[in-house]
Amino acid sequence: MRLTTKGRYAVAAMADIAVHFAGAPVALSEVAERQGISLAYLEQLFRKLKSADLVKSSRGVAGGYQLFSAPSDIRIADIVSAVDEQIKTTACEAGSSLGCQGTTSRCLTHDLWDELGRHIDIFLNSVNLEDIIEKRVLGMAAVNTPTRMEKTLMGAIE
Amino acid sequence: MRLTTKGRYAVAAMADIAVHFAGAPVALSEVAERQGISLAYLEQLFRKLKSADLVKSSRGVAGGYQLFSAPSDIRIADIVSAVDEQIKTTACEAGSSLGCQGTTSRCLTHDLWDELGRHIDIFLNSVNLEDIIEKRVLGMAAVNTPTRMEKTLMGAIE
DNA sequence: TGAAACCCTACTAATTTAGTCAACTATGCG
DNA sequence: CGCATAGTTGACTAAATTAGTAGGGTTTCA
Repeated sequence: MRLTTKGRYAVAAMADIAVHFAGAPVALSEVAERQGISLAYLEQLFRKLKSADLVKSSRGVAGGYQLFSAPSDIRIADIVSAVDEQIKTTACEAGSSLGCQGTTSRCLTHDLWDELGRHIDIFLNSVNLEDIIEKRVLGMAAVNTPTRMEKTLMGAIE
Repeated sequence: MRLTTKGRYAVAAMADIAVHFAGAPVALSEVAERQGISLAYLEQLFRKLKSADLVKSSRGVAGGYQLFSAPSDIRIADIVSAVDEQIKTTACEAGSSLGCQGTTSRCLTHDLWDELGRHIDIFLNSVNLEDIIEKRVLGMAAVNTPTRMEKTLMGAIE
């Protein structure tokens, strides 16, 4: 999961549409003005959002975009992964340990970044557009940090 | 907290030193070869790691670097923030809501990225170098995802 | 029929990252 | 001493990525 301003713009725009939807499609020009994002750039983003089935569009004079599903069914992870290209897996950072000798200290860090990635995924999958609109996001960082004993046990398993 | 290959290199190098330390300082040239990172680049990184008091150096023939503290006292977050410059806070992404009207939909997403950042911080602060060496990292992504009811309650508080 | 809106491709400007170069300083050994 | 080793430092550059523009379409509807 990659995190750039592109993803942030996309989430902001989606939230904007969710908030301002009132039966009729919301035009990108409105979103552009409200969110301070250039129209042309937004169009790029929404093309991707559309092919990911996160929004649907209507053309013509009174056209625009609307959410494809209910806000509670659109997870932030969906939005971010729709607009941000997948990060290219460098050397030994791939999901599986291909070409990565587990014994060298180089790959000791492999698990770490894997785990962090999983962490981020879990978070972004646990938040949906409705949470954002209703401001229910704060205080969700209740990570269950293992005790030293638990860490030791986990290490022992491997 | 920013996450680039720079930070990853730094963590890998620190782990390398932790593993290969045997009473005498470890020369960067060794680390460079083992980790496949150019010596000149490593020097850059270690300059920062040193000024953050994460390593200490000895010059001269048998010189090199060693950890400043015990591996269990060096958190990954310390390493990453030592080498990766702080991300410049764009528009309304700052820690506090300066210049950010809480009512516009633009800033609805503010909390989200704040919370994600906190999430990452918590994780990277909960892992230390010893965990990495002992391979105790996997399985730490035990995030406590709130129930819908809990989310609602949290929203209600604000 | 024309204005408003989406659709699409290509290009470019700006920024950031990763890495190099070259010179310098300190240390220890023969 | 003087030389090799190893850290110290600042300046510079090349590659990659991101963010954003330009400029055409095409569809729809009043």
